[in-house]
Amino acid sequence: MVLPESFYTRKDVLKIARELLGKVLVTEFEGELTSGMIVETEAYAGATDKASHAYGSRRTNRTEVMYKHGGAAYVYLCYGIHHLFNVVTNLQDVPHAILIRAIEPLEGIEAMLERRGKDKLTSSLTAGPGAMSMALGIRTGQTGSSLQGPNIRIEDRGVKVPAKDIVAATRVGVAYAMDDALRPYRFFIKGNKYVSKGKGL
DNA sequence: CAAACGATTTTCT
DNA sequence: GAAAATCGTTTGG
Repeated sequence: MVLPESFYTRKDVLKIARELLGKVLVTEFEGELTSGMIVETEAYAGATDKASHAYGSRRTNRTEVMYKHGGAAYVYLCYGIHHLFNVVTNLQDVPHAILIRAIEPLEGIEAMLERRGKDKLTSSLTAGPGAMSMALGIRTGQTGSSLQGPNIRIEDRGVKVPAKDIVAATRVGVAYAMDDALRPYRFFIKGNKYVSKGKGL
């Protein structure tokens, strides 16, 4: 089933980030359906999190979508090349978001390979936020889109991830955030080869 | 209006 | 393992 809006509007962004593991992210653009199971996420706790674009309740054109209520997509361009896909959570005016860092390819693998310019399936196809977004065809134009379709949705297909297989760790690429960089806001499925390596760990 | 920087990935040594 | 690629957003003048 497609996750209802009530899944996203809860207030504990860390809990939602953990529960997103094992869910399936599905995109459908121009008739091409692609999907993958979420294996790695990172929580960004808005106003109180130095690593978040919305730290200190900063509010700009770019971050505006994070202030919407949960259930919307926040797509942001990083380093001029990479599209990073986030899930907006919590209620209106609370800028919490969860970065989807990696998925395990399920459907539409051929289409994903084509978008990535590859000819065979490797663990690097969707390991890492920029690579994953490209494989799914997500672009900055999808910012603000609903996560209940028609183009993007997240489904619960009954996959249960054992608590012992969920690992909490520090986030990647946020060293500039000083002490907040040490928060264990990153979650991933232990042993899954599609989890990105990042820089640390 | 101009300058600096980044929630990364890829490629070369 | 290290460095480059590359451009929208943000910040300062």
